[in-house]
Amino acid sequence: MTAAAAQPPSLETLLILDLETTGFSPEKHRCIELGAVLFSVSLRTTLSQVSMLFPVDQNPAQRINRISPEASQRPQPWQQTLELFQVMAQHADAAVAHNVGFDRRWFGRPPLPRLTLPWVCTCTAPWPSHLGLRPGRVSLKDLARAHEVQIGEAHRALADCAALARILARCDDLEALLLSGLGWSKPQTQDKTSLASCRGSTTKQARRPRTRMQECSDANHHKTPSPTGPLAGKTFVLTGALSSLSRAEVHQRIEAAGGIVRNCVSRKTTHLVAGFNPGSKLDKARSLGLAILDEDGLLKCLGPRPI
DNA sequence: TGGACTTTGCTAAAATGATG
DNA sequence: CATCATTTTAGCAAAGTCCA
Repeated sequence: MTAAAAQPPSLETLLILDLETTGFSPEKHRCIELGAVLFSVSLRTTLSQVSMLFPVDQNPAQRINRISPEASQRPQPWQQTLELFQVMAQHADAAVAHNVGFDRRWFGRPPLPRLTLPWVCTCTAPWPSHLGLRPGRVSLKDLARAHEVQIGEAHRALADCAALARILARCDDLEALLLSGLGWSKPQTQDKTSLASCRGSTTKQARRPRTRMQECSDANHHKTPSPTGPLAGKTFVLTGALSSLSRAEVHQRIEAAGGIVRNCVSRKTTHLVAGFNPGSKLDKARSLGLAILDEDGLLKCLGPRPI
């Protein structure tokens, strides 16, 4: 896809989704509950919402979602509610879910209809650094806490959707976040792993993030850092998790600044970047007397984000 | 030149934490 | 519980260094 070549899509109305299932496998288990919120991006408000239980005979995940098979079998108009859900989907520009990789596999399998909307994943979206979220997959609980949003009844579909709606409502630059989640972010700031997993690539190869080995290979073989730049001649090793940047992004930005990224501390290393919960590399770096940077220190070295 | 030792970094496996 | 994504760590081989 060449994002720069075409106009980004309009994202005015979102269909925020959440599922509760009886297990992990769409082949072996069933969706027991669907919740959905139709959300206006420009108004930052909920337009309509639905929730329905689907009848199941057993629910091995009852300990998690507290939905008994008996409750799911009580007479209620789930077919009509599901039709309403499909009407809501027709009004939406994109589907938003927390962990798209999980939720989207259930659509197209009865009783859930096929969904043709583009997907945005909130657990891997590039949330602003000031929220202090840990990189990688962010939990809904952490996201809610960072936005001072309370989840009514966790692990119930509509409660999670409603919490997500309130989180999005509090997001200053929601439009940019959504576009980024659809692959329209500026290339330098885009977290490749998170976006690939959300965009619905059909092959496993395309969805799968780069492996550690691939990362090492990149770091040690074919990337030639710029000979100039504020970090020219510096060799960095990362340990622990950074809250505002993914590892891939840190690699990219250090190298863009002329630095080299290695995955092991040695005498050639000049700086160790220690994030949350650092590993033994920190001890080794200390023993070698290397410069140790925290996240703020690294960001100062890197300067402003490239546009 | 060659043996001994140190350093470097690649790789696989394990650990952790997220989802229901 | 199953699965996935991410990160750390240990082990190993290759490369580098030192010295007789």
